[in-house]
Amino acid sequence: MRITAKAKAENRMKILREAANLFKKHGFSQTTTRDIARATGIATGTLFNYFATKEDLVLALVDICFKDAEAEFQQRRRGRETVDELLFAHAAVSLRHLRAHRGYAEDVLRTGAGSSRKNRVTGEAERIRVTHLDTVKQLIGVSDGTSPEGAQKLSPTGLDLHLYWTLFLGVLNFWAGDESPYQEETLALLDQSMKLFVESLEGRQKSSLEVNDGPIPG
Amino acid sequence: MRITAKAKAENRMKILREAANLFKKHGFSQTTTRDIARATGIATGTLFNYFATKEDLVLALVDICFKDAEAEFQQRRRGRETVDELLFAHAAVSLRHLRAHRGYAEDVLRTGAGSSRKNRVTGEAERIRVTHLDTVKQLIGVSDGTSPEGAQKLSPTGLDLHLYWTLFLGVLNFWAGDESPYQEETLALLDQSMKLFVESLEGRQKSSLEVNDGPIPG
DNA sequence: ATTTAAATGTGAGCATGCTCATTTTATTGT
DNA sequence: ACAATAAAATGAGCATGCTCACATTTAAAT
Repeated sequence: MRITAKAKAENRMKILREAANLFKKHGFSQTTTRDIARATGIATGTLFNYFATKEDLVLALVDICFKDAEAEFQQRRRGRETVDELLFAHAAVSLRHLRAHRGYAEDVLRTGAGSSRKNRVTGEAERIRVTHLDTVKQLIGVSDGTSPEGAQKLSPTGLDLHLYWTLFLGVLNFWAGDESPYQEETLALLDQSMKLFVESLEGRQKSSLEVNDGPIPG
Repeated sequence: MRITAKAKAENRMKILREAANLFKKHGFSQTTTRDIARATGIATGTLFNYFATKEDLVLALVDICFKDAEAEFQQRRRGRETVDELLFAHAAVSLRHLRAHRGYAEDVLRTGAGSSRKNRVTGEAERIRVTHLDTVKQLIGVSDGTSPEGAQKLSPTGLDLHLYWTLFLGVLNFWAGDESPYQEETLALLDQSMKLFVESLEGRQKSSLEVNDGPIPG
């Protein structure tokens, strides 16, 4: 059982490695699941024992990058003081860790995490989003549900977090097409975006309108 | 020749009508191109003489909405004074005209304007975006290329327009899932977003960094 | 009218993401 | 060892967006 589990994990890694190579070489949409299976040395059907959809496969790669980025960020966050410094650093580290996949990112973003048949939705993208936003919440100063003591902190509403994610996606989109050697343009946009977000947060601090998060049924 | 052209236009309209109905009834991804062809009374292949991709078909519907919205907006824009009032009105009218398609908008956005095979990219989405942004540019005060005389106007850089489109897409995404009776939540977000955008514009007026639009090759 | 050429319609067929009944392999029980 | 059972692998096959060689219709020319 132990050995099998380990073998499974190794298979998974091998699939991810081969897929990443093919994606880098030929792009996301030009690489078929059959290609990936063949490169890995397994049958097409087996591939889907490891990843529910082709989209989940890329998202697994993305997830690894985000996790690594998160770890590095937590190690180096000391020294950053202001909220927008923290947010900038957090996002910038993520981008850096994603860099190996930038070549086909546009391709992935364009197919929009979109599958073809039967509208399979696995929620992987959602999970990544929520994880990222959880960290953002903490950086802003509100750790999910607990009330902060003393110092005045910024409390992001659901709309605020939606705005954050929108801005982050905008940066990602730009980044995907930013061919400048170190994506300096993207970093400029990121800086602008994060500052804007914090300004928006601070601006609504006083006139706090209490807008709900989820949609109202009816 | 005249008659034929008219017939073609009518066929096109019929396809659009049937497609819209099916999309509303069953969603975008659950409606097959075969379904649409059958409902219209044409062969599957014929459908693709009118629209290059299934995506183009929805975008044609979207395009109609945007055009109608544009017309209505131009008629009623008098009275709106500030830039953010104009931008808000412009976007809000567009949303209202899109309303009939809101039920499956999430579906469309999720498949991200993403095709499956061979990565067909027709540029329809791009055209819609550019058209919309052109109007935005004018509303801000810069009519493509001509230098304004006298009064100080806001000049959006490429990055600014990227930011605008990002925010607009964010609003669209929220709107797609906003079940409140008249999408009031969406309008609140839109208001916030447009104000934020204008603030961002005004903020950068003085320290004008001259950031280029397109990516730098190399 | 008849011929001709261009435009349009047609549906079998392809590529591909994904499924599932079947086969193969690994683990457990005796 | 061997049988029994659970887990994993397999690849033929399905659904669907789209293509393309051919058929049909239409418009123009004579």
